Amino acid sequence: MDVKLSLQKINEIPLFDGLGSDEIKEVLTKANALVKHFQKSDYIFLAGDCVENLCVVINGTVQMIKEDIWGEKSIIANLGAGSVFAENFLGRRGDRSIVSYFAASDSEILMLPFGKMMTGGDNKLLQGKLACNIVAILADNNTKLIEKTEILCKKTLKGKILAYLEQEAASQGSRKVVVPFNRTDMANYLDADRSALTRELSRMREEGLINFEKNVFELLDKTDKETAKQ
Amino acid sequence: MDVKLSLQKINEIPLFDGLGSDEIKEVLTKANALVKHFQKSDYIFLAGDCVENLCVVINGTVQMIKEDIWGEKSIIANLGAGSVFAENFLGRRGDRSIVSYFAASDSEILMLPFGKMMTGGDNKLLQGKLACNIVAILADNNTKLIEKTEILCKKTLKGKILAYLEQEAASQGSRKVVVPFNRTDMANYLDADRSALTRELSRMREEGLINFEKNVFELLDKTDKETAKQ
DNA sequence: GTATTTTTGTTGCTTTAGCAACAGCTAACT
DNA sequence: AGTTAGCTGTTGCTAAAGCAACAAAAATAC
Repeated sequence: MDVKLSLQKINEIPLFDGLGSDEIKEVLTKANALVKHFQKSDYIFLAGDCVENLCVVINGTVQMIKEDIWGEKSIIANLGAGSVFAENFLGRRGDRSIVSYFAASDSEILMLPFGKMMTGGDNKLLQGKLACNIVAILADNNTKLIEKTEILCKKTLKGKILAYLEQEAASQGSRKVVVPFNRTDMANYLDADRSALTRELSRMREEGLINFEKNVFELLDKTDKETAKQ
Repeated sequence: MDVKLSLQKINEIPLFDGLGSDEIKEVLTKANALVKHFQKSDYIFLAGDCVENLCVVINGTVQMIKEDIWGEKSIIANLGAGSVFAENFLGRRGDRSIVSYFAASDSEILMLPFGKMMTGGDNKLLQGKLACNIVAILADNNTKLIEKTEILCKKTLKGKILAYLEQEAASQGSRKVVVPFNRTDMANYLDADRSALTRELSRMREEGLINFEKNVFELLDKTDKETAKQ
């Protein structure tokens, strides 16, 4: 992946929406931005790390994860190209990340060391279109987290699965959904046991609720009166 | 609650941190801000409503909730004085709220109709200290939602309870925690069955993990070797 | 092409926790 | 004071789902 292609992609990320190439270059320079490469299964940040970089996925997939002391892994969010992450240091809670960020595939990450830059006197970066974009992106990240809680709040695994597939169907604009996880990770995303997930998926297929092959799922809209409680 | 006291409180909210009284007045005027009163159990917004107001809790307590078609209620977040909510319209996902906001007690809410104001040409509000505050608050709301998912991702009710109490202990700075919920709402916050919660709490008291009386909980740090899996 | 690792499905067992129903207690309203 | 409504704890029953272990299949490495 050469630098030119990266620059091309950097011009297209939502964070720089509406900014000209010159303005983007100015921001990248002022902020001392750099692109880092991570290999599949690398940790980008570990929970507890000091983070002062606004990060953008240029290429690849990053998972926001939390692992507990027993090794139980929870995937909180799955971040594709264009996603902004690790923004929490912009708040007033200090700069220690409470979650880890993990390269689910080989990834290029744009790192913007905005640590003090947001407040820093003369060359203040937080203004104009960029400020708007940052606010919009933070608001959207917020919405995504609320959506995630709407999956996890379901009391049954079946309810979680359906909530998740419905969300994906809505965002992918199709009742046929490509899930960006293998079974193990899908279970970790839904915070369920993998074997229980497989079992429940088969059951739901038997019920005629869904169909699936590997990681492609189809929601079969049962007009059936007996749409049982999820 | 007279207007003067409200103005006093408005000067102290984190959103206006670092702004002078004059600047605050200017923002309130430019944005056509107003304070609305809600009675206990009023809905401030319903899921699906069009929302174009940045809202701040001046007085009282607001719950971010999601109710499904079977009346199952989930409390996503509990918002006290100073909290900013309903900010999701600032993103690019449209202005329909996916959650409801509910007055858990009589409340005064500052409404800032920032709908178009953030982008609006001449009298742009998103700049300077206010912009920084908004970014910081959104980042913190984000952190709070991540913390919430760290409760919900636990596979057992005991794990959820402990994760919740630990979080509250950390934020309240004491192993003695005042929970801002009655049992029913605590169950809805943890997305568990109320009777199961009561049962598990008693069990945990028997185990010597916690102590509690009504909504005051104490975390008893068992140095015990057999700190069982949560 | 073979070997090794990872992923997936399956199943038995056991624990967990949801649900429903009820009774006692508290708080609020008149 | 008396009535009503809401909150809390309790318990039996049952369904859900976690866990462990294994084998087949797929992917990766050598």
